Parts: sequence; structure tokens; C-alpha cells
Amino acid sequence: MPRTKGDHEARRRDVSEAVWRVLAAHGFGGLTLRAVATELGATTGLLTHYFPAKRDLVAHALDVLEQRSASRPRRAAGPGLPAVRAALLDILPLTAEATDANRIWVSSWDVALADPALSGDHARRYAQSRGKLRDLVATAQELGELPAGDPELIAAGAQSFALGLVVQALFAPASFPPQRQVELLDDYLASLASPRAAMSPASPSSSRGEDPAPPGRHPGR
Amino acid sequence: MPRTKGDHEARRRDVSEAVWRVLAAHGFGGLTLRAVATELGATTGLLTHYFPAKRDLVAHALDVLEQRSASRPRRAAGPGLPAVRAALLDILPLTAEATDANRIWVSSWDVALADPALSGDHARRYAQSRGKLRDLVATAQELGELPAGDPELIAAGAQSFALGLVVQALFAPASFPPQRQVELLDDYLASLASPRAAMSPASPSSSRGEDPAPPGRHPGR
DNA sequence: ACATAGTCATAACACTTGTTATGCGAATGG
DNA sequence: CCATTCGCATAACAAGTGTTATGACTATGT
Repeated sequence: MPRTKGDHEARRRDVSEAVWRVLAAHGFGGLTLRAVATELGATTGLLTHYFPAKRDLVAHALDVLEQRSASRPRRAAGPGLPAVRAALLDILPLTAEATDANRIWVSSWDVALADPALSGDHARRYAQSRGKLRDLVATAQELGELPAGDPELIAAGAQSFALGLVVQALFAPASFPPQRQVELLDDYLASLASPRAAMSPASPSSSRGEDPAPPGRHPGR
Repeated sequence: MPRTKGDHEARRRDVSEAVWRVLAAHGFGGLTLRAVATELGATTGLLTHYFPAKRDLVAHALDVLEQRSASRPRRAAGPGLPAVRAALLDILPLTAEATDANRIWVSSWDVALADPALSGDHARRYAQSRGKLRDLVATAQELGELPAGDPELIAAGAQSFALGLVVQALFAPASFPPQRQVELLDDYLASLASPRAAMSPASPSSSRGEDPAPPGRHPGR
């Protein structure tokens, strides 16, 4: 009965890719049915035929994002610190596709922060990613490639570093070419790997509100 | 002639604060003239009286954001590493106001990435902030509180770390309370301060060893 | 007191948005 | 070969958007 045979799923994928392209170009603020339709060379009638409402459309687009992020070729690396490095490199916008994905990701933060449900989804996603990173950090510590310390804390720090680097690279790609991103990441990992001077494990800020003395190690004074 | 005397500027500030509140609550995606008007207990006629177009309104709101960021009480800290720490602490969402500001900031990334002009503004802003940070890092190095190394690179890394921590804290405030943010930052600074070996200790992957990701062109498309 | 000018509500405007209804064509099943 | 069903363009729809008059109100200057 259809004009072309079993293309229902394939057509849905086409639509999702058009959504992807619109998102990469104009972000969520510029995501409209008309924009997707023209990007696809069709009309809104086609879109509503496959997705009853815009909500379903963006949901499927976000599924595509997550699926792409999950199924993209991960870097292979031996256990320990190289695995940590590979996981972080996989986050950075080192290629055109990774740049698009990260750009969409950042764009989704606006709508996500406005909606508690979506906000929770993002938080959960980051927590999961952090969990994986923590395991990698732990094995690296067991191998003696990273100094002791709460792996959860180290993973959170590493993820923060990578996330911030993503944002900076998106806004100033000329100042943060792939090579520079890798350089920054490797410097960060090197500083992590170097044995840390002894500092009091208990945070001195627990008693006072916040903003206590300068960092742990006081060279002079 | 006016209903109340010299309140022109004061009224503009009122409007800007209403814009601020709407942005903090719903982000740029939820910023409409009606929303601002009801938030202010007025109508759109008032808004257009003080700001001819929405463009001017959001521009002024962003000016307010920048002005607030610039004029907020900065942490005082002696030169060297404490100054670096203070500058980074000033970025983090440690208070309710700082959280609002950062939430608006993140929200603006969506619209900024869609508009090259705004994108350039943001890039310039971050570059400037990075420049200041670099100077602080340099003096800390002169004081021997930080090991040698390109201060520009160190500043970029520190900014990335703070930025990413902001994002994480916004999405999972329960997992990243102020105390934890400070703890993470101090850990990061401690690892920076510790003298870095030449990457020999037990790290098989040299800094420029393998890199599956070819440094191809980045943005394009 | 009167004219004037700033303040702002009211309301209409042109436009875009997501959604829905209608209908035409094509491919298939009987 | 005809009826049916899917694919999709066309177009109308209501709601919401930014923008633009219009006019009433009020405090001020003279």
C-alpha cells in the first residue's frame, strides 16, 4: 500500500536526521516543524504523519542523540590511565560529528534546565557517565598510575574538566583546535598522575560556611 | 511631567530585574514579553515604552548580567595562588544569586551558539576572563606557588574545570553542594600546585603517543 | 488654570507556531 | 479491475509571538 515498501522505519530515521541537522545549525530555539520540513524537502504533513506531536519528535531526536553517543566508535585503550584518557577524549569535540553532537547537547541544557523532568534526566546521565569514569579511575589507581584518593571525587573533577573544555571549544574553535584540546587534557591528566603533596583529607571548610583558607598546600607565609 | 519623578532609570532597572527573574526561572526559551509583563505586574505597553524592541530588552538584560558579574563583591585574596583560587570561586554557583546568574549564563549558550555575533561576544568574554586568570597564574608562578609551564595553558585548563563544574552543579545541586564544589576546586588546585614530573612515573601512554582521533577540521559542515 | 509631555493600559496588527482536517494519488489485495 | 489503505501535500485553524497605534491619566512648567 505505501508508495515505497517497508520504509516506515527508514523514513523515521530520515526525519530524525533532518531534526539533527536543524538542531546542529540553530539549536533548540530554532527547532520548528517548518524548519525540519524544508530541511527535509517536505511539508509538515509528512512530519505529523510519523510523529503525532512535536514532543514525540524531539523525544525521538534525543533518543537518536543518546543512541549515537552510545554507539559511536569508542576509542580502544588498555586498562588504567589510558582508558581514562580515552573516555575523556571521547567526550571532546575533536571531529565534526562530535562537534555537532556537543553543540546539540549544550543547546539542550536551556530547555532541560527549564523542565525539572528533563533536568533530572540530564543529571542522571551525567551521574552514570561519572560512575563509569570512577571505575576506570579506580583501576588506574590499582595499577599505581594514579595516586590514592576518592575515585568519585577524581572522576567528578575529570568530568568537569572535560565538560568545560567542550563549552570553550564550541565557542572558540579557533582557539581550541583538536590538538590543543588533547594537549590540555593530557596536561590535566599529568597533573592528576603526579603524586599530590600531603594535605589534610578532611576539608577545613566543614565547620565554617565556605571560603576558608587558601588551598591545602601553603608553601610559605 | 512623569507620573513619578526621576524614575526613568529606576524603572528600566525594574524591568531588567523582571527579565532577570523570568530568565532564571524559564531560560531564554521562556522569555516572552507577556511573561516579563506579568512578572512585573504590568502590560507589554510598559515594556515597549522603555525598550523599543525585544532585542534591546535582552541586550540590556545581558548588560545587567555582565554588570552584576563585574560588580558583585569579589573575594579578596592576597596575590599568588590564593588570588587564582578566589577568581575561580567567584565563578562557581556557591550562592543563590550566583546560581541564578550561572543558570542564565548557561541558558544564553543556546541562543549564542545560533548567532555568530553573540557567539563571538561570548568567546571574547571568556578570552578576557582567561587573560586575567593567566596573569594571576603567572604571578603565582613567580612566587613559586605553581610550577613552571605556559600560564595561558594553565589558565585555560582552570577555566575549563570551573566551567564544567558550574554545569554539573546546576544540573545536580544535591550532588554538588557549595562545600563539595570548593573541595573539588581545592583538589584541582592542589594537583596543579604539586610539581609535575616529566610524565615518567608509571604512565605508559606518553603525552603525545597514540591518538586515534586525527586532528581534522573541526566546525565546518 | 491651562497646556504639555511623559507614563502606561488597551487593543489591534501581522506573523509564526503546533495542530488538525481534507483530499488526491499510488500501490496493493481480493 | 476495483476497492482499500497508506503516504503525504495542501490548507485551514487556534494560540501565542513581537510590534505598533491610540488614548486616557497625571504630574509638571508657566
